[in-house]
Amino acid sequence: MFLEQSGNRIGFGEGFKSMTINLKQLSKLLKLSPTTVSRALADYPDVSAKTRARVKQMAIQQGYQPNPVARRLQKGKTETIGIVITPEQNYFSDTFFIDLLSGISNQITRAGYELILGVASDEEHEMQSMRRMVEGKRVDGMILTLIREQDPRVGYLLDRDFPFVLYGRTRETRPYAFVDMDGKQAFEKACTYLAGLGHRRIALLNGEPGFMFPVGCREGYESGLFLSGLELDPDLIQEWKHKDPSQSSYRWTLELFKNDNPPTAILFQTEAVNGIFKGLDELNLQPGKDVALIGYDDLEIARIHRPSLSVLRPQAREAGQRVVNILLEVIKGEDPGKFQEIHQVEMVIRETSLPPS
Amino acid sequence: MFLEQSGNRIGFGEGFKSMTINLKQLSKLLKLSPTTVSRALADYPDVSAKTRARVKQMAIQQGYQPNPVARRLQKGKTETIGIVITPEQNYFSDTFFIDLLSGISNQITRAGYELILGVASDEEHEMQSMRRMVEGKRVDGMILTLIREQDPRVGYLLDRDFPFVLYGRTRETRPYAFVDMDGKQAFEKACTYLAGLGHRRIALLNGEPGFMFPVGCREGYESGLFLSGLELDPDLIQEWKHKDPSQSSYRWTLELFKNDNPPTAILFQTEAVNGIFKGLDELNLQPGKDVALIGYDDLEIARIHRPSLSVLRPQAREAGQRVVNILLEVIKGEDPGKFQEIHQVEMVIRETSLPPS
DNA sequence: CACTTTTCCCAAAACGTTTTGGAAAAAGGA
DNA sequence: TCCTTTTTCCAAAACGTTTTGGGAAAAGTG
Repeated sequence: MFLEQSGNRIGFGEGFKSMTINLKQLSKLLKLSPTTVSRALADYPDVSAKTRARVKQMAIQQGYQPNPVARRLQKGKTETIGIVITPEQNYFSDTFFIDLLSGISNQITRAGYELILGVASDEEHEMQSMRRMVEGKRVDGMILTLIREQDPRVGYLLDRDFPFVLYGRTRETRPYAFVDMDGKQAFEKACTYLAGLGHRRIALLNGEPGFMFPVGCREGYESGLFLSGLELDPDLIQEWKHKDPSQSSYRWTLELFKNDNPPTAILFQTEAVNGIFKGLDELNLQPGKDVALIGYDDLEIARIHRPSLSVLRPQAREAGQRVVNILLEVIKGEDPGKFQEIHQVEMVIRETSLPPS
Repeated sequence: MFLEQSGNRIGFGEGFKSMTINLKQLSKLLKLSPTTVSRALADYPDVSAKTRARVKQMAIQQGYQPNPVARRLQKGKTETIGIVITPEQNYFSDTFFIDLLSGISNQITRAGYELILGVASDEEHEMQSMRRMVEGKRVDGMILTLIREQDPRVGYLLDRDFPFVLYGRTRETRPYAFVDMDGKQAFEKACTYLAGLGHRRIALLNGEPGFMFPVGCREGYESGLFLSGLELDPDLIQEWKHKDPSQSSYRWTLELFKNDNPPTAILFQTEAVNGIFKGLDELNLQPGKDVALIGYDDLEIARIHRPSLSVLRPQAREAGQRVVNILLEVIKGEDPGKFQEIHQVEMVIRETSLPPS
């Protein structure tokens, strides 16, 4: 019995295919035309309730599912949206990004769409991967993340009126759709909070220049200082590199406390926290006690560290869902300029945000 | 001028589509039949060198790219392969997984295929996402990662003869294709290395039970002890949880050194290193100096920590590429049983693997 | 009953490729 | 020159849907 089966093995790619049922076969079973069956399943009003029920039941019983490829061809849509990630930039290892991706993926599935993923090693391959998707007619729309101040991808997509949504913002005068976190408001809030506790020397370790997000963070930081009547000291501001956040933050932390008037608090992206912890440890400074810390992003390390890290927590999952919903609207033909959302960021106070000692 | 453009905006989804050229249009331009153009581009021998050249030139000039959806329908293939990830299990934040994904993605692109991604929150949704891909005829093959000892996904796919490749292994008697890292050999190597340095008490912090990978690690550990003439002490072995590797490893580390005869070395998965560092720090033990450490996976933390962490380094990128190449063969109809690869794991000696003090 | 409207269904076309099965033209062989 | 072979091309079918444009039967309407 099993021996006979093994004869099939050779061409089992075809073997599997035969397990599946067709619209034509299903309509034959029902003694109806393919048209009617298709329309019944799509809940068209011009098929009687009785046959509709009969069709649906048979479809379930036979496990019929319309072939998505055929549907896509007929509909002229790929029912697919694309995203390209760049692991080199270390962005990807953030749990926040996984949350974003999770929200994106679930919402896409709910819409019956597919998410195709490109992995690019650098800016050039990132563009290349996107062009393959767009010009190769492989997607109906693109999701962009990790946006730069001058981002060639945005111009490229705008030039050819191709649907897309940014997670983030860029410097571009033409209208486009985006969902962004309010980094400015977040850092302003953190800064005024610390100032309210009595901190007078607050340092900022910002993200890599060239990207858009750190711009808002800095604005919020400066605005927070101003609102609290504190002066800006350039010595207290530094940027780290995507490639190696911990290393650069470590060195900067050591540098920072050579200052005659060292800070009593640091704002930063949680991604860079390991370097800061290491630096403080080497200086015999206790996080939270000797130096207050607030990070942006609620990574695992923030929760498990003792003392646990106060953070600014963006709702990445929700943002991912919004990005998809907006993109689907834009694909439908809605004006992208209508969709520009800036989401509030919550502040979670834990153990590293005490008053100065 | 811009106002006029805004009139187009409404239906710009269609607007984009018209920018692209068709096989029929291209053949009209060339005064040839679609058949000939198609065959010329596919390098069939029954079209003259001259017209082939002419066709190809025109195709490039006009930026013609065959519509993948139409091709897929005709060919009866989706030219797509699927993967489902489960961020909850924390697996995803490993840079090693990004490397794997990077190798997978690049090789898939090279083959002209697409990678579609599902994100599932738990085991149930993982299965659901896979079934959607398989039964919905959305993919030609599946890639499975994070394999459990008893893995329902494998049985499911085997039952319906659907092409798939595992990154990892499972307990299953029927033949199937996989690429796995030789965790046994790796841990054996690390263990004998430490024993060779003079360590007599070597602890193992293993991955979560239920998954397949820790099984090999433990085998290698035991084998390494045996080869070095050391005895197995159950008190020196523990497992951590995927959900919270750092927390569980932290507690275990504290526990470990309450032992009358505490270990002088620890083997573990690098993912869990933060907890170990924290535990050792609390016990005033210096990593590398008081306790030798070797982790599995070369994460960023391993390189930047001072002292830097000795690790076992799997070549995830290469493995990803192999997984794809094998899957493509299996999709073609090759016998999956032919493709069972176990890759060697390299040991990188850094600063945390000194002789006992 | 005759006419109009509504309900319910379907044949054919279309989406953009690739493959099948020739057929015409050119080249080769006697 | 006539027949055979090779070269070069193409019309039509096929992939599995959805949409278009009716058409027949049933139900209202007077």
